[in-house]
Amino acid sequence: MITRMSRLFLRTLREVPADADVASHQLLVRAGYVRRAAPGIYSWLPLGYLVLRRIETIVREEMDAMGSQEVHFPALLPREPYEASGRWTEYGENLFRLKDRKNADYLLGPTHEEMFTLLVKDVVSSYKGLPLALYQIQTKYRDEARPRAGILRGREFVMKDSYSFDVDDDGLRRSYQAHRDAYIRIFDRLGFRYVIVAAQSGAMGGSASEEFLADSPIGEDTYVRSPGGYAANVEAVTTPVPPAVDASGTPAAHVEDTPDTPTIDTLVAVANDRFPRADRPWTGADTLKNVLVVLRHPDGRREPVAVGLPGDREVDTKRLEAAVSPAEVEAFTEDDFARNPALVKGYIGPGSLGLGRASGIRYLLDPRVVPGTAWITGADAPGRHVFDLVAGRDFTADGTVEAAEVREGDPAPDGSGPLSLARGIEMGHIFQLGRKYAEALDLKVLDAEGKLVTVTMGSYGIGVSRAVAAIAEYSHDDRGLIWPREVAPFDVHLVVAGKAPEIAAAAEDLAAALGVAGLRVLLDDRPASPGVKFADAELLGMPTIVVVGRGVADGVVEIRDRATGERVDVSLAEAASSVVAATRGLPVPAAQDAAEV
RNA sequence: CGGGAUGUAGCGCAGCUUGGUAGCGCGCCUGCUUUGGGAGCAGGAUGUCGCAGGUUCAAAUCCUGUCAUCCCGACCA
Repeated sequence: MITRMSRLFLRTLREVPADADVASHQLLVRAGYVRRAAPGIYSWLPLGYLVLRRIETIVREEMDAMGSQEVHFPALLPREPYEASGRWTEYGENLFRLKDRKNADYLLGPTHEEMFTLLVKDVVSSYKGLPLALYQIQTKYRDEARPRAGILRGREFVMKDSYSFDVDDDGLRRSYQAHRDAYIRIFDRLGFRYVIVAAQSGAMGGSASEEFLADSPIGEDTYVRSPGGYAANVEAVTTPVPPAVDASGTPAAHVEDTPDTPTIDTLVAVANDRFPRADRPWTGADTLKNVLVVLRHPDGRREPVAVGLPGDREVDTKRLEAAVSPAEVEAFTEDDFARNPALVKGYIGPGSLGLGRASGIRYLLDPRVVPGTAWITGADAPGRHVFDLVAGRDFTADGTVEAAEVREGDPAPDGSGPLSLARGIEMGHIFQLGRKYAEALDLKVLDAEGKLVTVTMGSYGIGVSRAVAAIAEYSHDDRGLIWPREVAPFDVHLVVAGKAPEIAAAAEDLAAALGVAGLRVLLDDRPASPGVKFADAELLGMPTIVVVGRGVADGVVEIRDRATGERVDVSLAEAASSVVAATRGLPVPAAQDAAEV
């Protein structure tokens, strides 16, 4: 197939669009792959749509190969199924809602668990119909509070979502593993540098869950890795619990005056000034900070909760929210303080916290606060703190919670050493949903004994349109895009450099031969100057660039590798086979008499 | 929703402080020249200056309001 640039619907931009600040966004717009239509909503132009479809093809091939079957649901959905699952309200502001002329509620699907579940309920009534895996590639809608980075995080996006249906947990584990294997093949083919990390299942509900993160500093997800191979999203990191400490040598707790110390910094300063310790100075890590938040439960109930953690750490709201899901975390307001006189702002301590104590507020501790550890913490009186307050001996809590921030160098849960932090773009997410949706929507089948059993489900997503941006993000240079061969819109970008008739003729002949050989050829037959064409070729990013120009006089054409920058002159007579070899990544011998470039 | 910034030609920007009826670069159109790294010369087209109101003889410019967009934080493929 040959596409002529003189006819291609394309305009490249020399300057960087003002609204784009990540490389993939800038390049995809400059190279004419996509255009912004509205915030977080993009139109796909011919080149961009080719890339999108090639990625879809890879996803389809691997999903089909693992035995999943493709279906296609509407994007415009009725309210009822989402009402039944509770997500009409749970999904909150991110749901695009609309009404029809009869004033009935509709939504633009953010994800399709309900529809798949109901479809299977309609069709399958026996265990003999299971296991089953279905998928779709569908446009999804989420009214993101803040779309960003162009196509990477839009309000409309293309996602492959699939779902598995099994009668029992073993079946679910097998389905999960099969999807995991398929995902590995897909991301390998897409050429991603990625890592599979343990994840929280988040708003979807469910248990076991892993994310496929493309390694990228602009990624929105932070994950950790250990020397021993443990990898997890920070939200899912579990803190290794240190052994209990022998506190027999710790003096009894004593309350001290610490005026004007409402913050950890001021407290540490005063402690070192007025109550210096012999061996080493006090630090934030010696203090126990008690942070108040409010949990908003799905039923609308507001529950105040206190989190106790070492004073040198902040609460990571994402981690806390993951830990208390499906509840959401809200700020503890002045009104909340006013309603609970037992709380002395700035000097809150374990003495008042806990279900059985003055405040009646549930008190959860960081896992590091093990029995025997001694702390400086609030004495529940203005300007006063208690020293040598020992966990287990002097106070207890209602449980533990993973809410503290994870830091570079923290000990890994697998005991293999310090954790390192990195950022990634979430490209895929697989998880074992379990029976949440099957129960909500009453998806049951008869088992071999003739008993009704609730089906257990898995849910598996890939961000297809996001993949276009993610690939662009890690595969480009300062001149433009560099597409991996598996997803490039064309195999070869053939530049006609020169106006001589024999050059044009040689280029046409070569393009025709490459087309016959089955390559997708982008032929730059525009009357522009060579400089313009070279710059565009590099911006557009086809993996192989062929230059037919002044070399024709010597019987050679030039083949360039976009990724490596390597250039080799090959003889015109063998140009077609040489280019075919180059597009397959094979070595291309230079023409014997080719002049050095 | 909190914080910051910006709205002027298809794109990128200047002009605003000190009001006088809009300009530069790229792109686009015509002609000639040019053709291996974003060409040259000549000519040309393109704007309700985000919107609404106000001040003024006069507003892109000053005032008020409003809308939108982008960036940083709380959410997610």
